[in-house]
Amino acid sequence: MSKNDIFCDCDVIHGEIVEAVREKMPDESELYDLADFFKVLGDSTRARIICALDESEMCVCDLAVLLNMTKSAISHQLRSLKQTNLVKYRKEGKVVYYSLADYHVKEIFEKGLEHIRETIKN
Amino acid sequence: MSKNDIFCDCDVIHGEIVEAVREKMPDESELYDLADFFKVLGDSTRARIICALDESEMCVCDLAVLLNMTKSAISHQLRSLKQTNLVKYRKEGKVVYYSLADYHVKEIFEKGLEHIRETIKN
DNA sequence: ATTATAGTTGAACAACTATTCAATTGTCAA
DNA sequence: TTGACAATTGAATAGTTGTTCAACTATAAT
Repeated sequence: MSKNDIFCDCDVIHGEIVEAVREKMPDESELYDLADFFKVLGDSTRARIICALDESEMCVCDLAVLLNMTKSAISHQLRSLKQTNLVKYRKEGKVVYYSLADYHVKEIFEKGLEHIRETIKN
Repeated sequence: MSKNDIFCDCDVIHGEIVEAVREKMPDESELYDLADFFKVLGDSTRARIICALDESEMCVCDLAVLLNMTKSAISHQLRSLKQTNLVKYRKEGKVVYYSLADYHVKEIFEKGLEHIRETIKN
């Protein structure tokens, strides 16, 4: 076990706590994926898209009108949401309909809103 | 009601759906705060800090050693976490102990992990 | 008082990212 | 086949952000 490695510029103060916590930390890669997941929700445009799709399946044009943005901008963000498995889509002629991919997203979204509303109270 | 406003470069396809969704959307400011909240979780360093503090109260040095980073880098990130009410702190002499501020954070974090683990399966 | 250590802070730099713009694909209708 | 429209894409730009570095504050010990 190393105590004062490459980058850290200080000594351990509570060595036992550090080691105990270290053992309980999830895999590095899992935490990285988790951060990436939250990063996707952490943009107001994407958050609004998710919020809209939580109400109803919608096509790119509808989302563009609703959020008052260009189709291109919406499409770029939908790409991120697709790649991270937050939305799914179905094609019908020229029109592509998007909807939420996962019920977790809805739960996490609602918990987030709760948190916001409660912390603003104080 | 306006149908083809300033920025949008297309026509509405499903006008009724758009209006129905528009009425159910939360306030713009609330969605903005929500996105900011998720943005804070959407960085792997901050995610690791949250994860560590979920196990135990820790000081800056301990976190720096655990995550193998400088005190300064950790302190900067703790500042974000403080400002968004994700962590609280107490001072004891020279040492500042940080801990999670809100039980929501833990729930959201765990739901996020669930989501990650389930979507990776497929 | 002086020294050492925990922590914070501001400026600067590099890396990343959201939107725009222009061009392109794919589908439908005339 | 031609024109119109939904949607996607790549390059470019402007804005944002994480870490580093150096300087600083505050507390404790000698």
